[in-house]
Amino acid sequence: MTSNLNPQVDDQMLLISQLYPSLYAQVVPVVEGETRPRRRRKKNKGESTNVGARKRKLSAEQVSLLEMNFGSEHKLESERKDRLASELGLDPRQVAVWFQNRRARWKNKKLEEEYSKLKTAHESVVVEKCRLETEVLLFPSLSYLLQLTIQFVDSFDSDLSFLNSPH
Amino acid sequence: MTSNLNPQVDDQMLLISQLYPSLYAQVVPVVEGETRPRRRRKKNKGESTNVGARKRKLSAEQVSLLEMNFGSEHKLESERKDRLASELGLDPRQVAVWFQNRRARWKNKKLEEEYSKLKTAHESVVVEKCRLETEVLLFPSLSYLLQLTIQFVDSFDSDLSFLNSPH
DNA sequence: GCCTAGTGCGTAATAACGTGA
DNA sequence: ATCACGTTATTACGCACTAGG
Repeated sequence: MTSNLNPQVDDQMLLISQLYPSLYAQVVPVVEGETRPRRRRKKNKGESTNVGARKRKLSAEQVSLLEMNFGSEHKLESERKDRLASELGLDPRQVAVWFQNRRARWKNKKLEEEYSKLKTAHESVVVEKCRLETEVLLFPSLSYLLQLTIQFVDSFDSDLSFLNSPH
Repeated sequence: MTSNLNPQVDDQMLLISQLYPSLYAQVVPVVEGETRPRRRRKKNKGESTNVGARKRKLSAEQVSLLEMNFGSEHKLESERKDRLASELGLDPRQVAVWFQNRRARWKNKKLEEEYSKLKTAHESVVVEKCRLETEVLLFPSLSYLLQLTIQFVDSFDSDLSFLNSPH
């Protein structure tokens, strides 16, 4: 059932290592068994974490500028991307990725708020509908009351018929 | 030999270009700076992005087994995690991460379904409400008719008041 | 003109990481 | 430690445009 050890790495790295063995060797020197290097174990509070590489996490400054740009326009033309990248000291690629991810986030957020908006709208409409239903329930009785009244008028009219008759 | 017909080569080059942009960048010099109404052009595989090279893609087999396990239970006890990890040839950490991400995905998917369900429900209720509203529109005229009738009866009654008065 | 390979950018999915409870 | 949640990065498509037959 097993026997496939990390094919996701093996396949790609195999090809690469065949084409560029030297590069492969210098970039991925250690595979150590069947697990890839995973530095990280303890809670390094406020630490740059990770000795190897990985400088994740953009600074608050960078993020705020990105957010401002995102706010004015969700799409990103090459020109703006490059400008932002140089302003932020980031790879244009990173800027593009940030925007892509930001759009995805925005979409999810949008969906969530659309959901709650729709939910409240739905609930109020349901209440309205119930009100109307009870109102409509009164319709037949009102109709019946009208009928009774008309009958009453008719009977009254016939009772007074003597007024006109030469009795 | 397009990227569609031979994705391996394409993907491989993509990966290589991302891992070793320097290798890739020389091929295409950046040409001319000028703004055309259309944005299209620009050849430059940027620098850096050296961080975060190791990546993945689990095999279909691994994913299907993970999915089966997720289907039976969204939570993952240590025991099951370790068993799965050894069956799949993965780091237990990877299995844990996979489950965490899977739960997040599931949540989003759930939200989406709930949204569309709510949406159809909402629409049908709106239709119902409109139907009731037009129905209720008849209510005031009926009510008015009743009122008129009652007034008529009253006036008729007062006209006949002499019958009872000791006039 | 009409392919066809190459390239840039977009989206969707997803892996892995970081933080805080 | 695990989990939820947010974030960064990558994989793998798809589409539009372009240059060279």
